[in-house]
Amino acid sequence: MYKPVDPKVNFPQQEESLVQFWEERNVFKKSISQREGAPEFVFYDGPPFATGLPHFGHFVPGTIKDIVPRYKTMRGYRVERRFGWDCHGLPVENLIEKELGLNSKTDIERYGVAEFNEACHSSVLRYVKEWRQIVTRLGRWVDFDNDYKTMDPDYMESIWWVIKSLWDKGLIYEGYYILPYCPRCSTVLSNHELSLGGYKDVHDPAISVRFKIVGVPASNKDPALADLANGSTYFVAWTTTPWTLPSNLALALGPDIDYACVIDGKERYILAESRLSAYYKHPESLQIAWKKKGRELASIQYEPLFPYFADLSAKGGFVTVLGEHVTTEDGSGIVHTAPGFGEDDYEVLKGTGIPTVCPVDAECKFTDEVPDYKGIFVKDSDKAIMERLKQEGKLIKRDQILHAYPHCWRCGSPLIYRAVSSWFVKIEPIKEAMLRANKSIYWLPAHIRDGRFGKWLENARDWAISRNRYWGNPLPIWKCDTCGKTVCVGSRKELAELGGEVPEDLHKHHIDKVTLPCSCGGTMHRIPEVLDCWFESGAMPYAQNHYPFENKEKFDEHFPADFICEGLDQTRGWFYTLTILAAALFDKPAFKACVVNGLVLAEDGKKMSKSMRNYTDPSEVMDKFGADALRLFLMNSAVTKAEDLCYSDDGVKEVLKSVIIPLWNAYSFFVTYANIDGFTADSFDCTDVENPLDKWILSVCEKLVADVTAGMEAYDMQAAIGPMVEFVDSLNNWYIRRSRRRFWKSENDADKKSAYRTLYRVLRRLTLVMAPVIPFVTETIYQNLKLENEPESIHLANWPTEEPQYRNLELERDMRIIRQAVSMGRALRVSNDLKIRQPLASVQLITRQPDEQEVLARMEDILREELNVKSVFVHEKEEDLVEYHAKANFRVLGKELGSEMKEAAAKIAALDTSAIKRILAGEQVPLTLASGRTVSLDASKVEIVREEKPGLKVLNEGTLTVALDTTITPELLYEGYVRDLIRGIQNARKEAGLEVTDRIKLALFGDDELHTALERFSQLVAEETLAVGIEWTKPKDGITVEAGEKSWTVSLQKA
RNA sequence: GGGCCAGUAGCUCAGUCGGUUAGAGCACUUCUCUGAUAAGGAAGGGGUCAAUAGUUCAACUCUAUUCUGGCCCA
Repeated sequence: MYKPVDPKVNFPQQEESLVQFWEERNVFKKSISQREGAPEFVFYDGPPFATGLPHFGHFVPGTIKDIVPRYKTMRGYRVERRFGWDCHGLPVENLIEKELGLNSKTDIERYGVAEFNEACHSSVLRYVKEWRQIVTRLGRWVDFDNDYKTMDPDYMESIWWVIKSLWDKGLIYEGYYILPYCPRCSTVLSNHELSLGGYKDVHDPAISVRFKIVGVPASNKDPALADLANGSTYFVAWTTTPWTLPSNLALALGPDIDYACVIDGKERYILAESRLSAYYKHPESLQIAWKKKGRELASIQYEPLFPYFADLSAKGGFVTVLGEHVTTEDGSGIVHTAPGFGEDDYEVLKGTGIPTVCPVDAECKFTDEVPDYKGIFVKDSDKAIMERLKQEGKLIKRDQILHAYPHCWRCGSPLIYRAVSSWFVKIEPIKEAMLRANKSIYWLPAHIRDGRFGKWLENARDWAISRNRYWGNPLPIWKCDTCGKTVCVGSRKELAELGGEVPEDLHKHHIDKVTLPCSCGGTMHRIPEVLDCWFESGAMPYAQNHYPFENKEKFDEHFPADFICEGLDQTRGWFYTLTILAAALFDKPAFKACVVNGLVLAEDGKKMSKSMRNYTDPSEVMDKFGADALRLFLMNSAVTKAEDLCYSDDGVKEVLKSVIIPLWNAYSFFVTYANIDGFTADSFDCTDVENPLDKWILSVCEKLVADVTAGMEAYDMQAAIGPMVEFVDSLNNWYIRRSRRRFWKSENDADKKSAYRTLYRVLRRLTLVMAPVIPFVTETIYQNLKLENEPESIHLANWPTEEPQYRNLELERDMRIIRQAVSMGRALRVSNDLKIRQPLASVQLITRQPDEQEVLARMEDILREELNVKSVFVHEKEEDLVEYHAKANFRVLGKELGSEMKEAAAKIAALDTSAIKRILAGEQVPLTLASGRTVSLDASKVEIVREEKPGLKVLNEGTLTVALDTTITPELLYEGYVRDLIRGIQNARKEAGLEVTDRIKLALFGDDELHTALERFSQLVAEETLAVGIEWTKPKDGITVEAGEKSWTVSLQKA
């Protein structure tokens, strides 16, 4: 006896109690411990911030990260799943700043770094409880107890090891980053902050300055350039920031830009040919000494404008360089280059040996390096500098420009782009390893590999890993105040060995107190920067296990990951940082397979936004429809393959209605009738069943198992779920509907038992393959249906493998034919206005295909019942019923005929019936084209299309034609009346709330014809309605049942 | 500004190697069926396949350009 099933189940409630059930029985832990010693399936979880609540964006990867490990567990792997928390970084700092009312780095320092960091520390895990609750409610099994946190000292120490390893490989260097900087707030602004403040149109000076040429490289043998250093030849360069001119170290030319040397009185000026008109009124009448491409003018030395850095010419400064960023839209086509104040400037000089100078202080006032302007705010020095250049005869043009310039979002000051000291990881030496690693990764969708991710890798630039912030893992690099020597520390032990006292907490406010003695006798202080938090998540494979200080073997077994899954936004985030570090440290990928999911948008196609309230809170969705429904909805969409998904409640309702409820109904049907009949399953074996319907669903069920397995193996949720949806439909709307009578009133006990055993097996296998996707409802079903010796949870069970002995491909195809014939028969009935309840004498099924004929004949009883006809005739005489038309098979003939295709198609369409019949009979029919070419047509080159002859009550589709005998004899008419009556009685039974097994007594009345009908078919009425007595009297309180034009009066009572 | 993805019915999406009436589900209309079902069945309406140009005998499909949306980067 199975536990009775409530067909009106409350799924969300049921799910809540299952969460508890799993908790109480430790099922999750058992699912791992029972695989002790089994092969590992390695999964890495990308750490989120716990500073906000989980939202739909977390649900999609979260669900995939649950499904795949559940599946792999069922397949026999041991799958550890540790949750991780991202604890450091700007998101946290920003939040705390807001809460403490701090507005800038100056504010934080005034408030106290120690206090600030402690505030971050205490609130970074604020929503951990809520996360755990919501993730668990979603049905995701993940270990929150044994989680990792990027701020744990052990985690932080592993990061030190990673940095030290990169350091030892020579991959870490100190350089500069040119960043927008607010002189008033004395702070760097992030990209995000840049967009907050917005650009304002402002007027700035735009000046052109001449630079005297003093030398041509010896390697340049161009005779035209021989006299360039004659003291009267100049480059003309352009800038909108005169204050950067004292820091000028180079001039950039575009390699493919044409430059002209203009003879202007005693002097000669070099500038872009296309810019001449900006400098001369009549460029056409100019005297041009020569024209050269930029690339021919590289490495030419010029005289520094100012004396401040003149000695840097020894280091290669004050020369022309080539840069792709140079354009001829503005200015002279030659760009003044000050690497300390422009990103392009910096990039173009990188690696040339020319140093970066940035002679300004925290408030962007000139330092003593520029004594003439010392203490003056850079922008305020523009006028004085221009005046001086003018007096020295170096300023040749002075304009104003109106352009969009960024401003600080806090104070509105115009921002200064300036060099900020920064630490980098070199990418070039490891790029090959990264590309190689990427090639071996299985991406879903596949285009990510060579598309978004691959392209990003190819164009990767050095990774800036330091941040001038506070709440992060401090870079373990110490620098000597005296000699400038640096040392990178790879562990706590190493720090102690170097003479430092190791604090318990490794955060900035503690570790910065640690100083080390330098070999020069000086003192080493830690550099002030903390790490980019992306570095920490990218180092998670090592740091989560405190590698290499502990768990060495464990790490070897758990690297790289077999599988990870995150959103599309992580291509430049986690996927990237994982890949860099794994390639640099081990020359391996960090993960073998990566499922990339898309973004969940609101129903209106916009971003989900709390302030706009354009979406339903996920917890509410689970309370209303259940986690299974939400999971299935999300997983059965392309959001699992990096495409966007518009979330809608209706979509969730839809999967509930089309999949979960039908599944539940199939289960409830089984339990209801099994209990009535006292059936209890004791095995899954159905090899001996004979009923074709049973054999069919058993076969389709194995196909389901095979298809879902293939989908799961490819990590393709949609591919795995599609077959489930289809199977649930076939099970309900064909197998169970067709078998209903076998369950509830079969005289043949063996057949009935076969139906029960079949349905049992199929339900069990279906729920097994659905268990990873919808873990709740499948568990409920399992709990009721499981055999005695089976595990206590479906999630501890093994994954089914396809059992080929049940597959029967012919039968699967046959059933398709039958279903098509039924569908056509029903359409015919409707078009002839013959209700399905009216029995008809016969249906004719006409096809020339021998296999179709055989199938239709063999399954004739299905057709008889479905179409409510007395007999079924199958034959092949279709000429009387259909007309033949011929259509060219374009795919086949097109390849053969090419441009003659059109003509052939027309001629084929015009073929007469006799020719078509010859093709049907298997003959070759020649067709001659205008070119004289002849093709011989056969069934492969021509498609024969059948069409019903007009006026006949037949229907054709493909090779099958169906005709109904529409004559209704009195006998059939009577039976029709009775069928109407039976339906009326059944409805009445239902309305009276009778159990399906209750017996009834009937009182019936109607006209004489109905009386006759009843007399003929009273047996049928009694059987169908479980009536133990039928009386022909006019009942007092009877209901009326329509039967065509007539009506029955019916009254029933429980016997 | 650059890279990637997407644009097909009112909505959500399929559409194979380019091959001739462009499909499914939901929704809608009409009819029907029903003692497991919140269902099932039949018919119907609904399309400039984002746009333009090109390649081809043939383009939703391939190429180029443009437009729109999204993500990331600058």
